[in-house]
Amino acid sequence: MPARKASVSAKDVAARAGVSRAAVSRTFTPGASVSEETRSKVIAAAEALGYQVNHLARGLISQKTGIVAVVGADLATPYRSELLRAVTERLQAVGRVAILINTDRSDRSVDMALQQAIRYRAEAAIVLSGMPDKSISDLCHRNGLRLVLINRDDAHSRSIQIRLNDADAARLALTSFLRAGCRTLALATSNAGTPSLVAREEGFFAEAHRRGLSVTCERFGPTGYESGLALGERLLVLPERPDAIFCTTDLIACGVMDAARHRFSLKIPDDLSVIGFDDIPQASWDSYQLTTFRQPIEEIASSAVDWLAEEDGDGEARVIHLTAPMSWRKSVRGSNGK
Amino acid sequence: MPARKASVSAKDVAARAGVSRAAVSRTFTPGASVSEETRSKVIAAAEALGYQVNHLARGLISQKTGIVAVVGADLATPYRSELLRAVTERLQAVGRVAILINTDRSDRSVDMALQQAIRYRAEAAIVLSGMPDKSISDLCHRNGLRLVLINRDDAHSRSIQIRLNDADAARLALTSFLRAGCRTLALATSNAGTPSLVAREEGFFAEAHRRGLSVTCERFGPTGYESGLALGERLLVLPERPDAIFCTTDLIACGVMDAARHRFSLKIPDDLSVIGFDDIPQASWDSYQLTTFRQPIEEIASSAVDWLAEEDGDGEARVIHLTAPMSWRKSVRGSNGK
DNA sequence: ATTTATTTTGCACACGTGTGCAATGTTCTT
DNA sequence: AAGAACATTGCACACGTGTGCAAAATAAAT
Repeated sequence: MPARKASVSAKDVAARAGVSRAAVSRTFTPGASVSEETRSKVIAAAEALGYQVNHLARGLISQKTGIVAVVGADLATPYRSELLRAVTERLQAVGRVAILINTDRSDRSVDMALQQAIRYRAEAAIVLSGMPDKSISDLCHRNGLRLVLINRDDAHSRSIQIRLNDADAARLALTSFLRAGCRTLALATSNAGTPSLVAREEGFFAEAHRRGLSVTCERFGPTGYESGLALGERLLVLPERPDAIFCTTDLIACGVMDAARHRFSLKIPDDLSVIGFDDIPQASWDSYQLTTFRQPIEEIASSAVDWLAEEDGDGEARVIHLTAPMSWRKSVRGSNGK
Repeated sequence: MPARKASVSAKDVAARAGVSRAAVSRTFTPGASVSEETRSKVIAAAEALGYQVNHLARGLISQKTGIVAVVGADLATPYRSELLRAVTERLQAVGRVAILINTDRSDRSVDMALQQAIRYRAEAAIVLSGMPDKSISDLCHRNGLRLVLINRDDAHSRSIQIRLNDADAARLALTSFLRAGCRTLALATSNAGTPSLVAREEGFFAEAHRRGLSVTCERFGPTGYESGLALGERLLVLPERPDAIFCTTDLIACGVMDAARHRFSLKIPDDLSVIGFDDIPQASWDSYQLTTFRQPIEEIASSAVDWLAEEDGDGEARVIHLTAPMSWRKSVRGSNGK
């Protein structure tokens, strides 16, 4: 028994169709020269045999693998999973395929992920979280792997970054609180130290400082609902109980709201105003109706994918700025859905 | 200028280390015979050049690509995204890499996804939703692509399926309602017609029929929170208002609960008991405290990945049954967290 | 009916890797 | 010290594909 072949190749199709293997290759290569007759013979044979072009071999020879790596942590989180969906959908739309690499929060694991991307000769890597080390960034450059950094600090060569106006949004959050008549401001965030979280935090503080206001700030745990609960319990027990809390993330905001309602019997927005960030699906649920800033998910995805689809090589470092518009709901006093 | 090479190859490393290319290959192939001396020379050269083994070429020659395709729709949904995370994490742990293929709900798009998986010579495809056509299933078989079907109807050759005891769980939901003293039972589901949803529905009806009880059933829209809202509004307006609603999904349950509370001013569980399915993160949030059935996500993932990692070829059709244990919280009358 | 222009086709090479085979170098046994 | 057992190394082939090049076939022009 002649060692069952794993899959059917162009040679098999060529043999069955009675043509050369090159003819098969040309049939499946857009823009190649094949007569209508042989093409149909080839297609018939391919159909009968169940032939599918081997993209690995194709990528090997043409240097275009069609593979794009998507790298990130906490991919099961509402915002992240939406972003992941948007990115992969768009990648598929331009004929690419996404390989998904989970990381934990450490930068080291991002480095490992990028090395994996290089091994599969990905054309680009879209980094959703974590910051690759400079040496790894160079490694990517040397191996022709282009980088798309979303909400990261600073970029290196042959990569773009996509940034949000986090600080501006935070400023707007503060002024919205003031306009609603809030007096005792607080800020709740995780201690993940992500660039976007830090930017929001700093923006809020900067605006407060500019107006000579003080803000009590509480930091706790990872970025998630449970941390929000804990943050709420810490903030709402203070002698000067805040009447406005800016949460750097919607998940945290949901936790804070639940703590306020179910553990302090406070009414939102009457007793407490809350503003979040991301506009995750839960923010619009009846139980929350959270005023927040909408992540421009589709714009982020299309910016990333368009760049790596069009720019065919000599793309120099670039920064794309996007804005997160405010989404008014009912968690801020006075403004009933604006 | 000599057409800048895209990436560094084993030949480059060999030249720099002063050894043959085969030595380089052996250095990076576990279990191959290389002297400690040449190994260190090779590693040094590889380090200096930033060499990474080309897994595409390796896969081409060894027929082991290390690629596994994950195929599914609604991947941004809480349950699905958790499952996706668990699966990809485990795949990485056994040295595989996941390519992610988004589909819409149509079976046709699943077929397209599987063809894509074949083109990249994936070793296996894990199908989270949708049912591949028989002809495509054969195509996969012929091309050596093994199939893992999660919560699907029936399997073909060289594939396993992973199933849940959906019907049993639904039965248990009904008896739990009765034990809590509920009298007017209802069922809320989407009209997606997914096998798991149908199984839960049928299980609930079967048990009701066995006991001579009647159940009012409402079906609406896609599987999601908004549908839950609509379903709640339809059910709670009935002359014989239900005092117990089994929702085939937690997202639907959240919608139903919000409709009950905010649009009918009902108290849960005093006026209405609710049971869901999936145990998504939101189910344990303070605002919901939803009694539900926990998807054995880690078990599903490990079953799938272990199978395709160990079984090295002649795996015959197999079915794995897993159970979704009940997770008692506070959305059912009487049983305060059990 | 030639000549010329154009399209189609097959051959052969290249991509980057793993590995059998034979040759060479090294260690062990008696 | 000599032979045997063994580890190491390089050569060369294979994997499945795209494509330049020249030959062949076809169409167009005169």
